Amino acid sequence: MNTETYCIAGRLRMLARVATGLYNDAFTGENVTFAQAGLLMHIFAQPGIRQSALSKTLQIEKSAMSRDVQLMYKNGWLTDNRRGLFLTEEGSLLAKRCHKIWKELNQRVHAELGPEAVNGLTLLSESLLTKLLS
Amino acid sequence: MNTETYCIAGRLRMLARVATGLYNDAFTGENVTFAQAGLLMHIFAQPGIRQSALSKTLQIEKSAMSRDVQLMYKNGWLTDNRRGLFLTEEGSLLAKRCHKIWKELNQRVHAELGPEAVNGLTLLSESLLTKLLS
DNA sequence: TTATAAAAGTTGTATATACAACTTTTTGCG
DNA sequence: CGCAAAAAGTTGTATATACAACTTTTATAA
Repeated sequence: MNTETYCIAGRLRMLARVATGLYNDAFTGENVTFAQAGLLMHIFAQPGIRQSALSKTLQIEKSAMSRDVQLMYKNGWLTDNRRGLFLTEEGSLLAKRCHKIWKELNQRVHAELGPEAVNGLTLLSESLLTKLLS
Repeated sequence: MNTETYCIAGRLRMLARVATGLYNDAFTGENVTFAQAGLLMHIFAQPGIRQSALSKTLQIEKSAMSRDVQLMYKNGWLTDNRRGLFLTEEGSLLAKRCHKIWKELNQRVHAELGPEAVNGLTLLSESLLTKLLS
């Protein structure tokens, strides 16, 4: 691969599509997408976290986050009328089940990719986030 | 980062969002998204390519590709009534301008990330595509 | 304490994406 | 050739995402 043909953004987008498909498959039994499962797990780990904080951490635009959260609320996973995000009992139980699924899958993926590839992602990640993040 | 907190798919999705934003910015002057610019450049490089081929190469689902192509057609960038995808004159000129923008940006990004990070992406990419692509 | 600036969140609009189900086109074979 | 199977492409429906403009909430300074 040379500079001419190797597009950083294009490659990252493709890998994200592939990984998303793989992780989505793991959650079909729970009827959640990986994106939703991820948010559930974040809120489970940090109850009361604000949309703005998740937005910054995950680099998701605030309006996109707003809609993700609205959907989770509609699904009965979030409580109402509170400053910050809190899971309902149902949301909490689902988050725990998702975490179990995620942990097993993610460990398997780490193992299959191998330490070099995983380390490659770490290197890229650090470089990209420190140097290119406005 | 340890296995517990380091989600491969989550990280890839975040990096893809960041990179997409960066590349999108470069194309606002041409009023195209990076995704559209990428397709334009692929079709410019391979006139007559089929949706199915792009779909496989880029790992984009065929229905998503169908809609991307419809949009490009509506924008006047694709000819009609032909087997395979062909750019109109307008599409072709736009593709050339996009390629110039892309080349400069992508070189700058390669330089800013540094060879280690770029190589990290290559390693990850090869591992992920060979081992996890169904 | 209150006016206002800043931050957070929402809504309108549009693209990007996927899955399932369906239609159309292509291809192989008898 | 002409049919049947496979491949390609489309459409319905839903989520994920972004930008711009707007509203609401929060924080700060006089």
